[in-house]
Amino acid sequence: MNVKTNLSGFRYVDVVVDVPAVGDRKFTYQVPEGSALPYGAKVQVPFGRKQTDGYVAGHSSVKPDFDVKSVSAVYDLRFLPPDHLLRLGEVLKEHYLASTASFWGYLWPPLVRRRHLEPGTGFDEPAGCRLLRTKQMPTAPGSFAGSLFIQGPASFRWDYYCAKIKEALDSGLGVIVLVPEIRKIDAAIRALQAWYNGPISLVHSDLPGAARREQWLSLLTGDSMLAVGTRSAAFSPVKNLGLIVVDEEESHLYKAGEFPGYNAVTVARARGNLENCRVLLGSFVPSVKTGYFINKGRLKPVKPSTPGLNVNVTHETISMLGRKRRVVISKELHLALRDIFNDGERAVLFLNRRGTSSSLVCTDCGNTIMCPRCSVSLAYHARDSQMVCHTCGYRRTAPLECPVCRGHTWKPVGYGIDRVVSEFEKRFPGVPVLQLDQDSESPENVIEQFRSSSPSCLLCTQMVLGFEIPPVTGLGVLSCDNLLGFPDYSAPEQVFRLLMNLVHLLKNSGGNQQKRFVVQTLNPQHHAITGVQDPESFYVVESQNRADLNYPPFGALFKIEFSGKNPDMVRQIAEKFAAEAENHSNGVQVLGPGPAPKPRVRGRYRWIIMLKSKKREVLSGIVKQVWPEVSHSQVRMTVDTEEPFGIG
DNA sequence: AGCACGCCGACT
DNA sequence: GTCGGCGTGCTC
Repeated sequence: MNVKTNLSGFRYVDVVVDVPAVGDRKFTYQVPEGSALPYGAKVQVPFGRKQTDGYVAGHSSVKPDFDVKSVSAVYDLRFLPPDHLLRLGEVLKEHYLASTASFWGYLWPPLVRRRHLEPGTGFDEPAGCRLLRTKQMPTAPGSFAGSLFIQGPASFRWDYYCAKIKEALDSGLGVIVLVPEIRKIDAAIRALQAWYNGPISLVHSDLPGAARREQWLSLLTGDSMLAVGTRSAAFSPVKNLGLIVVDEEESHLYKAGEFPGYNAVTVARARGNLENCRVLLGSFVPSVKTGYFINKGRLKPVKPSTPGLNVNVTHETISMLGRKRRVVISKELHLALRDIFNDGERAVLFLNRRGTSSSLVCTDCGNTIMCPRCSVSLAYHARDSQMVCHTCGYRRTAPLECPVCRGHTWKPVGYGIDRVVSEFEKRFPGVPVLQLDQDSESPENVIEQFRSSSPSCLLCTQMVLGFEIPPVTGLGVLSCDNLLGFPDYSAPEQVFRLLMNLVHLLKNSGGNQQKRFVVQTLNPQHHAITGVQDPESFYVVESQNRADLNYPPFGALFKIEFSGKNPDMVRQIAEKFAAEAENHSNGVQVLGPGPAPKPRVRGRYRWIIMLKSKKREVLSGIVKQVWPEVSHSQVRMTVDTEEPFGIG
């Protein structure tokens, strides 16, 4: 029996439709006589009043007992994902509690052409495309069996990656290389082209649709065996896949923000399992999770550690306890800066807060200017005399008069980077200060100006970590206590990583062999801060803390968010859900419900529940069972089944 | 998500 | 009497 006869026997297909509210239900459509649609085919179908995209997820030959509509169009079958990628989608949709359609959607590039199916007109499907799923495959993202980890600075990691990539390509295997952000692709391409002159396929969301489509096709056909890109490239249809490289595996950018928030590292792991390929992770400051996998022997570290730079950094932790809160630059830091500038050298000051002050408070009545749509105060930006919401972007001019009591004096509360500039200028007149943050118009320009003068000072946020900076002698962290105070179990890890990266930035900038790293903090004994001088100890303490409390990677953690326009309703449903989940108690811990860290965003009220258990299947089971019991049309629920959970 | 159906308040 | 509010439920 040939394929054609096989396909033509089925007049009906089950379609999973790409409509969020419909979940994973299948709908049956008719296929015109003489046409045939393989498993996984992307189709357009009439759904309700509109046309919607969907995917073929089953076949039958008997007419159902309701009126069936017909499939209206089929997308170019040259783009049909291979079996193992369809299976990948199924594994991941289960892992993330999402729909099949949402994950199969990642397997198609944009701008694929579709052709209409007219009744009675058949078409030729590509030879060899199969109708049904062929073989049984794993059901979970799986472990890191056979996977490797390399720790060290970028140049060191890339040397190793290239050796492994060459090995794979030389033996006819395909390779995917993932980097956390688009701007890092250039450097990756340069490293690869130094020794490889075959085709390299770029895969990232900034590429024009047609280009993405062509890259995708050349991977599908095997014309190109090497894909390089950001997180969406984890789905690229590389043939005969032998290796996936994930650089900076700890980056939060691998986790997609919008639902379903898949993590490209998990996707890589799942593919490693399904396609029996190697996964190679690399990092300068590995995540606690990766540390755990290495400890368990599930990830093999390939070389002990970094060849040290010949640079000596002294660490100074300045306790800000018991000092006036208005002190921005402590006496100790001031003296360190003075020495550096007197020697004609450069310094960097780091602060993780934009604007001039976190908020304005009326001195007469205590009123604070709040965002009209979010439950956060508006930050004051003196540069343009604007009040800005750092959550939703809302802007207004700063008020002259208090809307509550008509008072005219405002007190700034908390300091942001703009205020540090004026403080700095008072203390060090004559030393040029450059400012680098999200409000900077041309970051490259700022860095250039910083490079062109010495002494000088760069005042910056996290943004600095993406740049090459000129030689710097000292780096001062003005505060990181706000980060440490986030109600999130991973806050210590994030602060530790931030500080490690800042030390590395300082070390690596070149120049002076004797450098100073100064941290001002209200938590001088915290392991995230002391750990910077002894990284091993950080991993030990943090792992112990998480193990004690069953936090990932020692247990599963789901974040469930309820949102809606009616605050009482949202709260009620969240409470009902929590109570039901508690009832289940299969060794489940229910944390909450409580209002989200930002209880109102864009006019929607938000409540949160965290579910903790040793086994993630227990949590999946609860969500699947409880939500249908308590669901309400005015409340939306979204589940995030994998860390890192964003804050807010 | 859209979009209809359906059942109660104030209007030419 | 009807126009229209948005709560509820369906989409092959």
